[in-house]
Amino acid sequence: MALSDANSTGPASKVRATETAYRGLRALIVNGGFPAGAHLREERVASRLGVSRTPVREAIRRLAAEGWVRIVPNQGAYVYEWSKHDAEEVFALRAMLEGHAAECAARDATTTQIDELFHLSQSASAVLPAENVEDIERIAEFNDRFHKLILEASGQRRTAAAVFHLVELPITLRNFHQFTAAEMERSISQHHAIVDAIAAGDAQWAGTIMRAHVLGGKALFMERMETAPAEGTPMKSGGANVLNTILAQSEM
Amino acid sequence: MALSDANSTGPASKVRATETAYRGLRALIVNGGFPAGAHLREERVASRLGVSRTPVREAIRRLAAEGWVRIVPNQGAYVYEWSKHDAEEVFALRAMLEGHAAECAARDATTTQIDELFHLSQSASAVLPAENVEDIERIAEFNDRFHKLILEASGQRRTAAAVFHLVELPITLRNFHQFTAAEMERSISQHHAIVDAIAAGDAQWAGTIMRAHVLGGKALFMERMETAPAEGTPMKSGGANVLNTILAQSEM
DNA sequence: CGCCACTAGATTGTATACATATATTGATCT
DNA sequence: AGATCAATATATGTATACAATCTAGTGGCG
Repeated sequence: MALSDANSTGPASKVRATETAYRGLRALIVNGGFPAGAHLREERVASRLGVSRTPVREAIRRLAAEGWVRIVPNQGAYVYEWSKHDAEEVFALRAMLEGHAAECAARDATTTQIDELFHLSQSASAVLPAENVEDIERIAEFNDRFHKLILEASGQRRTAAAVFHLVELPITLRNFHQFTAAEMERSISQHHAIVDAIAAGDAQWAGTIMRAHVLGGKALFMERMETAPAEGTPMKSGGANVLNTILAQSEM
Repeated sequence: MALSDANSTGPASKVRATETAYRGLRALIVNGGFPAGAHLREERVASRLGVSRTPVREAIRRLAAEGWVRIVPNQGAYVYEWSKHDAEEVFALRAMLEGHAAECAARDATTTQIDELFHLSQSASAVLPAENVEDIERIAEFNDRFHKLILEASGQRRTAAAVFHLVELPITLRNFHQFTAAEMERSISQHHAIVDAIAAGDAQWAGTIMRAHVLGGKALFMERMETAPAEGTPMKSGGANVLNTILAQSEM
């Protein structure tokens, strides 16, 4: 339920303006259309996205709750400036929360869910070796569904919601694009182990390996971050926007 | 910063309608003015709180992000129905997140913050034995500030924000009102231990004792919940609203 | 008799107009 | 010249009007 609103891209008949505003504004922030620290003038954003101020306001509130922007009461919203410390916090939290979810999933997952987890990790393996961007895209998709499904199988609504709010996974998902073949293989092999642990009902094992999995991703991410070219908007406040610009390469 | 908006009750010159709507609606939900599962009609809520629909909409979105209501897209918002499972999830999360925060605080707290933590726990002790409601109220206040200060001292913005969103502490705070003298004393003595651990810079110790502290509160809470009289709105959907009604005794 | 289409009412979603608060600029005074 | 204060402009906060959508009730048709 909390899971559904994150990925419902598809069949909407008339596209809500609020959704347009939310996705559009987030894209603008991620891609650098609004640099870190920028003042988000509601009317400006509204006209740029072709909607009125009302849905823009809702989108801004939502993005604030998710940590993308910072609201100052009678003054407006500003694009949040990410730092290395932020990235570390996010990964630490994800390790905790997703580890916890994996433990719960090991206890409570249905056989149907376990089957699907198995299927997803197998499907990802089947794509290997990933030879082009499409392959990577497909693996990223499997990766996404895998992590979401575990959150769902945990039965922990709030834990799941918290993880989504925590930058809604794009960081690690897109991180995927920069994996080497060996790194990707290792990641998928860890997925297999996670499935085994959950299928075995071994909560401790599932939780531990999930934490290791996330922290492994963190290490790779931080490594990439160090060597990031800091393109986009380099002048603003001493290169605090590295994380945003890393994300810029791909969108939702 | 994420900490500030949760408790800014005071000096606001003209009270913003959004804040009125948010606090008022949450109070109505908590007190049973809108029973669990109730459909929150925007106009109805607006007139009841003396504001227009616009701030009510914002308040509803915010409460949805915090888990108090559930939004169905072209249909409206419904008061979320709490269950025992929800309560368990919330405490489990709090144990994890606040435990983590305590670890970070043990590493990163400033001497000023440590002093204040010490001061707060001492002040709480000074009130003992709590003999009337006012005493309990003051201890609850110290308890509140103690937990918030540790979250702040951890330097983990998102962790702190997540804990606030997680029902914004009222559950455990109000839980306090039903503590026996012995239970209260134990709780405060644990606070002292937490301060010692943080002052010693021992992250593992601080985290462990914080987790124990939270889980101890959970046990007492669940115990109270079992024996709750289920007053208020007993007919609606098989007594799922126990948690809300427990909260009803006191407000923010 | 049951099912489906259709209409009427109500409710959410969106746009716009108005009120209020903050930031800025320029003039005046010390 | 620098600082303070006032007036103005801009942006946010709030209310209201309008449009799109959903729910429910009714009547016709198979």
